Amino acid sequence: MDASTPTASSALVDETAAAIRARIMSGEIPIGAQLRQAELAKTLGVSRTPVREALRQLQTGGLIEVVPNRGAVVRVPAPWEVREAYEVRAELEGLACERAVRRLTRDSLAELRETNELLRPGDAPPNPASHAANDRFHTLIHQIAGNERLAKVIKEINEAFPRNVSALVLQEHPRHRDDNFAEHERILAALTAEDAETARREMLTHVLSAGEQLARWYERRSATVFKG
Amino acid sequence: MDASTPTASSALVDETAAAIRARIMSGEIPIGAQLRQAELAKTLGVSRTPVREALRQLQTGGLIEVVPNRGAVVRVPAPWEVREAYEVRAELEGLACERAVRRLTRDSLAELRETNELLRPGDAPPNPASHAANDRFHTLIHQIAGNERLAKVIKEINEAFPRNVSALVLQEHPRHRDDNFAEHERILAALTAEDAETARREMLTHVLSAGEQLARWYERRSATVFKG
DNA sequence: GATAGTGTTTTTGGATCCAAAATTGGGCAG
DNA sequence: CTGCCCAATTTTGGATCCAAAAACACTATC
Repeated sequence: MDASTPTASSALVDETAAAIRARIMSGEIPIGAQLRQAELAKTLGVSRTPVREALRQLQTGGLIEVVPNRGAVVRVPAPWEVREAYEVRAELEGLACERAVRRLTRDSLAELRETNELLRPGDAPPNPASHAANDRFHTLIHQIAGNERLAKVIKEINEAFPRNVSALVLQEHPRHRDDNFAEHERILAALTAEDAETARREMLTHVLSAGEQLARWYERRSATVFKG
Repeated sequence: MDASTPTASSALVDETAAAIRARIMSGEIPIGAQLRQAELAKTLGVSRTPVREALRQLQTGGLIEVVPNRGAVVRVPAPWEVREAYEVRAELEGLACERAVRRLTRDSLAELRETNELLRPGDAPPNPASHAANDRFHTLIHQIAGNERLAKVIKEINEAFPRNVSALVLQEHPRHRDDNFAEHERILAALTAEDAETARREMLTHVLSAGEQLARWYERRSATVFKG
């Protein structure tokens, strides 16, 4: 599914890492949870060895935190960390737009439009599929931009914060959906007009506001946790 | 030495990873070399287990490549990969400058000036110490910028390419040294004037030209390897 | 002489073992 | 009843073991 995988690596370890990552990203393993090696090993049907190596990979990605003799926990991102990360991401996605303008084809532009149509407000209530379409919109632009390192870095930032899709969808305001769609449309318009500077600026503000939403979600979440 | 270390982690593994990384970055372990686990374990005085986990970390960082049942090799970066990475890095260092302008203090500006004085042409021939000063100039700006994620991403890109300092120093043209110093001076001037836009632009072109140098080094290197 | 096939050796990868550190639970004292 | 300390249990981390895969070398055959 992912053509940008740089190295095939040792099957089991990467599968294990991917499986654990998926569980964390989806919220199945909640933020702050302890990751016991024996338990993971049993669940995934492997021995502790690949689990340990997988945890090491996830640690490097910043998704989990490993403390010396205490094991691994899913990192609890502070809102300011989200804002920092999204400021960086915004810059990079802006660069992607700028590059994309110079490499656009009619087909890729059409694909972008199709993808964004899936996000038009009113078609359906927010759901995991629309989240996927949202991701796809951005990923397409990265592909068009044609800089693998750029795509990789953005992906890495993206995967540093578990987003618990179902919970995010529930708290989503219609207002945010409308804004999101409108922002995408503005980006599309700028790309169509081959106006690199505008495309960059629109993408920058778009990503920053998306980051602000995510940061707020984390703020609300931590408030909720204390109250029960 | 590095206050931004997010997790202390399990001592041995991280020490092992750091040791291997250092050997690769310095050129002691050359580009393209095979990394045999048993050999590394013996050299570093540990068992194979921490070595394996360390290799996994380095793999995630992109410094080495691990193929399924064939082991690990130091990645051989193609020049186009260096150019891609440095285009991203340039953008990020530009952002760092922009942010730095709004957070500068007299002390930090003075420290930047001192550091750059060590790079003034004519003082001494290029050497590892001047390379360190060069790194420091950039790191200081990242610190002033005050965005940990930004610093982390730049560091990560930087550590993806072994630079073999001694070899780089030898091939360095005086011309490059002069340019490098002059570019730093222009950045300093823009920072002093609190001109964010200029600082960003100067840093962008500076990093791009540094990347071009590195890419050319890799080009020359691969040409050399074939001839013997 | 070159090439294909086979047996040996080396090396990786997964599983298991053992010791050390941390958490937990219970008991004892204040 | 509360707090502290010590023992038992759990869990991590490093080392070792074993099987499978790959590299290598040798031989036999065309």
